[in-house]
Amino acid sequence: MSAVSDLASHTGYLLRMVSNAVSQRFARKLAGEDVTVAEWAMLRSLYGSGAIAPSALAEKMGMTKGAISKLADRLHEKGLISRTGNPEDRRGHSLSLSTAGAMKVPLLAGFADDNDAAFFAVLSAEEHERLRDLLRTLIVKNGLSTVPVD
Amino acid sequence: MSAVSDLASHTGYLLRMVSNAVSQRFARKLAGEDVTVAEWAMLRSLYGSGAIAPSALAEKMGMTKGAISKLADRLHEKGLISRTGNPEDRRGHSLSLSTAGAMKVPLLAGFADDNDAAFFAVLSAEEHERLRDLLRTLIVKNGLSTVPVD
DNA sequence: GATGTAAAGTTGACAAGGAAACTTTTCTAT
DNA sequence: ATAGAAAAGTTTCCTTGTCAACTTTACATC
Repeated sequence: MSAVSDLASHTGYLLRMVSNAVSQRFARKLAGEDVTVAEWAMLRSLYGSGAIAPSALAEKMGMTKGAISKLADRLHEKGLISRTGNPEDRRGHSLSLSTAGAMKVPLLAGFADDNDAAFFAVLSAEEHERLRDLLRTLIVKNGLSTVPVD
Repeated sequence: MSAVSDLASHTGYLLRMVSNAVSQRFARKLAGEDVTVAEWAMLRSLYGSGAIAPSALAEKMGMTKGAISKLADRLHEKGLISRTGNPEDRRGHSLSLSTAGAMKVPLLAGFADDNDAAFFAVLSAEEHERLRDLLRTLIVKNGLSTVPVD
């Protein structure tokens, strides 16, 4: 066998392809709600964490501070999150869901459930859970997120 | 249990997080070669397919025609692929690796191997293969690529 | 053979995220 | 006290990719 045939099995390549497809389909489902996939991810994280500093959120979500900053801007603009100054350290502040944001999460979570169900329906329940487990393992053991898994 | 606790297990969310991390690390490894992750993916696809029309490549790679068009521009600019006109149908043309491009693939494949090995080292060989299988299944059964799996 | 439709590519506008430079505020040593 | 280092966020620049509009060429049907 040639060195080339091994090209076929790069996991990163497969991962990128599947992830893109899932996000893309989800984006279409979210379009009517005026929320993007990235925005949903942040709302979702905030729902689980309560008030949190942008830097901590970046750690948790596996993104850079810069990306979080811009994302928070957009969500603040849309009135879905609020920013609260910290009197003890004026460098920072904290982010949390606004009332409107909190009300919207369950609806969006429903869309996410639907999307997951549709895309992963081709796997058995066991396979689906196995996939989640493997992904969680990769996240934890590669230090992609500070929180256990979320 | 609340409806909220289920937020924790959206597979699309985990997938996005892992995929971003893998691509990002790979991008850093490729930086010195003046090739991006997307460019590598295209070179890799061309290596396996021989001359192919942009639209067919889009199907195969799970990307839009527009993305392929721009990607091909960049790779052509870098001299890694060549464009060949089709006399029978002047709307289209075909893409293939240039000599320089073909020579570069094995080197890049080595980087990809290294990257895979480093990132997925936290899984056992069985787990890693299982993950690949699950991803291939998702690709095939969701019609993400025209080719069997590649 | 003219007209309408489909197909192949390209392009422009926009969203997304990383990297690095920069500002402001806080902490640490001396 | 004060200089220097570190930390928190923001902003700029750059790359990538989608979507939709558009151009060109081919095909079909009448």
